[in-house]
Amino acid sequence: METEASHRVFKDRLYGQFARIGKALANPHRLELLELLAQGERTVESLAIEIGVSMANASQHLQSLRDAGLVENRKQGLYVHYRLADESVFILSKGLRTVAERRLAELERLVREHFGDRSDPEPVRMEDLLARARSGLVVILDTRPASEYVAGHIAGALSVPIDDLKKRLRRLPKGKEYVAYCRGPYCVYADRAVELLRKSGRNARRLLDGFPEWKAAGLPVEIEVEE
Amino acid sequence: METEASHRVFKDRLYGQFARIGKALANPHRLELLELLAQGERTVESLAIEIGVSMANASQHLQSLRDAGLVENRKQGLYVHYRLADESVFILSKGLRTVAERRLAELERLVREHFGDRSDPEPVRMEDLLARARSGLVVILDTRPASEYVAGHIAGALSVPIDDLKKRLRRLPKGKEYVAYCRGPYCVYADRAVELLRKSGRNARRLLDGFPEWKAAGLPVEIEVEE
DNA sequence: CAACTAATCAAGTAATCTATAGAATATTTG
DNA sequence: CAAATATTCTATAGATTACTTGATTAGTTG
Repeated sequence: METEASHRVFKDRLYGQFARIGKALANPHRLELLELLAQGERTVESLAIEIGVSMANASQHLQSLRDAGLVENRKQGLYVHYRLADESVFILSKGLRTVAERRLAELERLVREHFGDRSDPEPVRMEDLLARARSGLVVILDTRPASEYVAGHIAGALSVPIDDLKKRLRRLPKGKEYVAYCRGPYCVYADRAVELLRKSGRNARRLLDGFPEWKAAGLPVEIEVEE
Repeated sequence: METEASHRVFKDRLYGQFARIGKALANPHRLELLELLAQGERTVESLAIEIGVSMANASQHLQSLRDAGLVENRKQGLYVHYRLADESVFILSKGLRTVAERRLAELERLVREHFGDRSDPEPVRMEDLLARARSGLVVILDTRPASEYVAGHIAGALSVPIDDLKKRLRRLPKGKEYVAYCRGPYCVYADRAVELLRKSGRNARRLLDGFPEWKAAGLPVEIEVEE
């Protein structure tokens, strides 16, 4: 017969294991790392620069994510490339964002202050974009850095990193309908692209979600093939 | 024009907000509280006793969950009742468990050691139970404490708290097929019930998931109506 | 093989988190 | 209104986490 005490020991161990995952999510830098890694694998150095911490610090955070099983890495030459360990890790971080959006009034205020009114033009939903893309009416622009496009992008999308958009604007035909996307709902690249495109008299909207959400939804993606 | 620095400030604030949720998930007791609250609302005292911590400590953890927006409370007389704030909170904690199951070898080992081989008899899946329940062939037993049954249970289930099962066994007809469920996959009540039922010569299996998963899947539930 | 570089390690300090104990508060009950 | 009770508050000590700095490791390149 199992005692009450031994049952408590089991539960403590059980929730101790679950808490390993929770602890990994308990730091803003680690959450930002997970979001960047959802775009595809990256090196420690590039992650450290992007999130604005020292390399030693980024390395430590990545290791604690690895200890919790959330990411994996591989060494290639001098560089160590990290990636999300599993699709479920993206689902988890998306779940965390969903709760934050629903429950934290301060988050909503923060986003409103930073982005202003994002409902004009109305963002496009993934299903709508899929339908329009099939009819060939719409040009899809991937505004993320080229390396992220290479690692995976919405099928049929053009790579137009936001910093290149200005000089490539002239070559984008008018009269078309544009939809820009980037890393996710809190990424600013697509908003900037839409602004530039509309100022130049083009019809443009942003995709509400980013590439990771598109991919997780099982919608068509492409990966750049190495020659 | 937005500066790089101000963009960093925004991102730091943004991920700071997300991390509020992450921090709330970073403690084993808090995760256990969330799982108990997924069964329905409960008082501080009953939660403290169940998870084996002092009332002051339980109160503090519940308050930090509330500060993160994960739970809400209401005061009734001397008692403060806490409940999950939103369906999305259960989805999040389920996502966390899924990642732990997939990624932590130690968790699998722990569960195997404690439960032994759980595949004989094979647990029933929710869809299967739904189909069998409709055909009226199966008796569904809710083995959780009565208070949790009252707060919500699988439609048509009988309340047979695990501690009462022994003395109620005689009144359960033989020749029927029984399916027992409880709080979730790591809850032991249903396993114990299945063991008792089978020892007495009855045909019994456990439901793989618990009540919260059933409810979250949108399957039919009932709530005890107060007279 | 020497110089260089990406990444990690190790140690120290500051900050944060956790549990405890005892006091304080709010509400009910006799 | 006094006693009892559920909960919260406050202060504190100990544990854990986070970031920095400088050294070390592993791999590349000339």
